[in-house]
Amino acid sequence: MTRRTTIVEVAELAGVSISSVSRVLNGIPARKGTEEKVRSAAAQLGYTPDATGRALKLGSSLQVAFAVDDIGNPVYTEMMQGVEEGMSGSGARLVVASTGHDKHDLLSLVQSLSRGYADALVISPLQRTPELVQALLDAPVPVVVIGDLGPDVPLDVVRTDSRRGVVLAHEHLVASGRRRIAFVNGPTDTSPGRARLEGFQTAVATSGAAGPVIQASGFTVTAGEEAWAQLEALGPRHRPDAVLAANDLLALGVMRAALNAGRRLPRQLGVVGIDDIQFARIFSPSLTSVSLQARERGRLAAELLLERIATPGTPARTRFVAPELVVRESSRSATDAALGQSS
Amino acid sequence: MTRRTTIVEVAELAGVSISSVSRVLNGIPARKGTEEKVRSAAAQLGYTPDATGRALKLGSSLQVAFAVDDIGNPVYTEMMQGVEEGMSGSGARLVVASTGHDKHDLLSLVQSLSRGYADALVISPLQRTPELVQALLDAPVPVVVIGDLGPDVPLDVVRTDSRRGVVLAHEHLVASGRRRIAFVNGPTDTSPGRARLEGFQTAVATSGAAGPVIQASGFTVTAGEEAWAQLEALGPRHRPDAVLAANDLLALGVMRAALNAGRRLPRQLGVVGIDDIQFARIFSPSLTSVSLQARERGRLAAELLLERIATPGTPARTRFVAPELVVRESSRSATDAALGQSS
DNA sequence: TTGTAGGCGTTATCAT
DNA sequence: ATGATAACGCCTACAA
Repeated sequence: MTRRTTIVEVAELAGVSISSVSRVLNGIPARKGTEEKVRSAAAQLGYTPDATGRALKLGSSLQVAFAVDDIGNPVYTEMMQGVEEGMSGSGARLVVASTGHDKHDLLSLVQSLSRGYADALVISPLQRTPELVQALLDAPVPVVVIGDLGPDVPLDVVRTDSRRGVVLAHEHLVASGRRRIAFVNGPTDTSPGRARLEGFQTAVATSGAAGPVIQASGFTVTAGEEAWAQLEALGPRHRPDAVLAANDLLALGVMRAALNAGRRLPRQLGVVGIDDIQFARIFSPSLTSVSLQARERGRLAAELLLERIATPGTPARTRFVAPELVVRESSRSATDAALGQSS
Repeated sequence: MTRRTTIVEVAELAGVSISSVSRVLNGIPARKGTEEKVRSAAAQLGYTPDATGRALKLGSSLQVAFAVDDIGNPVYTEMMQGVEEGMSGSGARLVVASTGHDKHDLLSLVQSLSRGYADALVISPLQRTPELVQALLDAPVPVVVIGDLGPDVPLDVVRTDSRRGVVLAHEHLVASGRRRIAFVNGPTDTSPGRARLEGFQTAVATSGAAGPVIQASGFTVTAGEEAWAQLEALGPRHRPDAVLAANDLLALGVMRAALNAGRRLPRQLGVVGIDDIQFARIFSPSLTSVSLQARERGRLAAELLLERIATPGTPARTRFVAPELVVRESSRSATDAALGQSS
């Protein structure tokens, strides 16, 4: 750790004014000798301009913030990679802020981030509170929301239809001969939790292949394992022949626990997840999942952001991404295999 | 997106001076009427102090940066969670900067991040270049490195011994009766790549159970799948009876590809990874892995950081974390099962 | 081409 | 208790 070096010291060492230093370092032409002196002095002192002073003066930080509730979920990592991809070449750096397991406020995060540290904000909140929406509207920088924001909020949004995603999954399970389909949901005080439950109810109302509904303690693998324990406790006569999980981590947890309990997958138990994270394909049996196109959503968000920066003042827009069922091994029944069904 | 509100406007609306606004908002006692006026004006305008101006004045951003090459690798997410855990209660926010797949410079990232946007830096670099080391030494904020930094660099470091980790894995495979052990490494122009290769060579020199060495194109699942293809191409007579992979993503890729090719795991092929990411336990067969304690290393890094901030000027310290073999299904042979071997 | 000076938004010192 | 004012480090008219 070295002392802070400022432009003044560089100027003194080089024997020129601070303006000359600033100019040279920003690529504005100067006399050759001056340029030389400045560069050598800067190098000697290991000088890098202070980002704070620069941002204060310029009113821009060259940073875009990506804020999520739990970067521990791979789906958000993929989304982030999409954002990164969409922003590449824009000259801005992406910084990620996650509330992680500590339930810090996404709210205060948004506020301070958008007041200085970032020129724009991409956020994918699990919970949509009125305060959060207000903070987003009050933010002095462009904001793009990935997720459900409710109607008539004048903000750029990238959304998908996870209700429909659940229905797709359910229809698929029914079509592969499953009759007693349990739904393992995450917390219903979240937007995805509510939407996916609605989707399940809709699907059941149509086809009737209902099973127990479990609300797990989170959207995590561990929560999925616990959920299976509850299902197992129902006893052999009431156990489901398929599980529809509200996301892939839950699905993976259910599969692991069911495997541990000696169940045969997919013969005795079909499993379908949602999100289609990259591990879904890798797992054995590979996990059937409904892709909500996280990466593409991230990419679209970045696109909206760049367009808004280029032409501010345009009305808020919504980009829609359709869910897509990806059939893999975890949901094949004997019947499926015979039919050679694929996505 | 709303216009920027400054302290001046709040002061005007409240009918007080900017000093009073600043004081009230920073919790310094004021007359009740003043406090009231300021708070109501601030609320009405939705005012949040500008982080840039504040950081410039205070010389501190209340942010700690965590920089890694690829946040897409779950091991870094876990490390990040450790850092977060270790910092909780410090009042600082953690921001993550990842170069992702774009090979932006970790170097320039370090420089600008440490010059204003962060009060401290935790970094876990894949490659250790002289320039990076110099930039780290020149950083005007405390820096903690997780990884290998070479000898005699006066920086706080959290390290582990991944050579030893590889040796542990190899010994385990030999002990479970594997004779032809392939090594699937990541790029050797990285510190982990080099260290793990050395570990493998050491282990082979001791026990002799050598197999082909493959250098995959990255530390990723896909690279692991490709690596298995190469192994498969060797033909039945030269195929290994075990794979030691340089990290878990490679190992998972190898397993997936081998399963696709119809291999029986672990009977025909034992697999061991390194890192012990959370998915290692979940996968089926569950993956034997050497834990490098990513989370704990993150926690220790945060600890070092907080101590250095509390008492600057103390000599650089190194924290060491020992690798630990975690035996699971992927490496059990018939013999193992009979012996009831566990970790 | 170069230097002087002002100001970005904030906090803190110093009068009042 | 409150207000005027000087920094923090930088960039950029504007003047020389």
